[in-house]
Amino acid sequence: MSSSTHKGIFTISELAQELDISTRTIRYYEEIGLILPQRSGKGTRYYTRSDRARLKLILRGKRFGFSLHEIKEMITLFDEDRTGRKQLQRTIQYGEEKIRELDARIDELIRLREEILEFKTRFEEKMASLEAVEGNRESKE
Amino acid sequence: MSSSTHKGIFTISELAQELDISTRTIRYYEEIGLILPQRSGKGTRYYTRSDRARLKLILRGKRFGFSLHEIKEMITLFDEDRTGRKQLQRTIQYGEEKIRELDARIDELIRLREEILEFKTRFEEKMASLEAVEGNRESKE
DNA sequence: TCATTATATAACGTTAACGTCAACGTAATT
DNA sequence: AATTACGTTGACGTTAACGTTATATAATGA
Repeated sequence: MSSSTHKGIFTISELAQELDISTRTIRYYEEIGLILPQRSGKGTRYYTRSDRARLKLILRGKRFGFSLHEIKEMITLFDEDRTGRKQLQRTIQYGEEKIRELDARIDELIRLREEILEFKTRFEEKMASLEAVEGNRESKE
Repeated sequence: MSSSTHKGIFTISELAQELDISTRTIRYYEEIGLILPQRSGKGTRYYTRSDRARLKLILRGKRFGFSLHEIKEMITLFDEDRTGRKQLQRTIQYGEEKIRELDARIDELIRLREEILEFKTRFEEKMASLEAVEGNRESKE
């Protein structure tokens, strides 16, 4: 078993296992600047629970078809030290825009669900009619 | 302008424009068996509104991060002439499974929305506090 | 009918997002 | 000291999902 200094820091493989991704993936995310873990004296990466939360957010974004580039844009936006009110306001506007996009997506997803449900219903009807013709009895009620 | 025999059949470029994708993309979807448009005597593809609906469904799936392979599985499942009750039942079960998956996704999407909203809220607070000390930009945290 | 587009096939190119493998360092265990 | 287990950095390989020519043919307006 591996290191269990469970105080809120994780090794790369611990995170990989927990999040069900490869270590390569995690390193890749670092390559493209999505995460910046601390390093121990001689290079070993260590991740905080904050890093882990960030990774979860990334994976969540991916599950909805956002590219890593888009994801980066979104999260670094909230990261950076945005001094100046103009910048801050733009950031907030961007956030609002993203929320609106998400609302639209939720609606769309619900419609997709309904469509699939309809597909299924039609199919069930088809099967029912088949059953009627068949006159066969194989009840499973 | 192109052919406008608007009776419910479309050329490939008409569809491409309407759906905002390239003709290459449409042909590619045919390559991998996602659509099978009719052909005119010597090869030209023609698409019905049913084909168009199918394309829309594909694009919708993509927007949610499904791969074309997954999308194919889903829609061809409801396409094929599934004779035999066993097959039909499996199809319906698959449909139910997909619906459950979609429900989970909807939940997740809503959570994502909430997270972003929180980000934004925290930011707004930050800005408000900045505004309080207006002019001075020194205190961090 | 002719010129201009539009479409077809074929084949190679591209990019994102990793997988995989090599070569090495380090830390703990045997 | 050797083995085992994990970590590191390259660097090249792979796959999905198209983009981009090139060349040939078909459809359409003047």
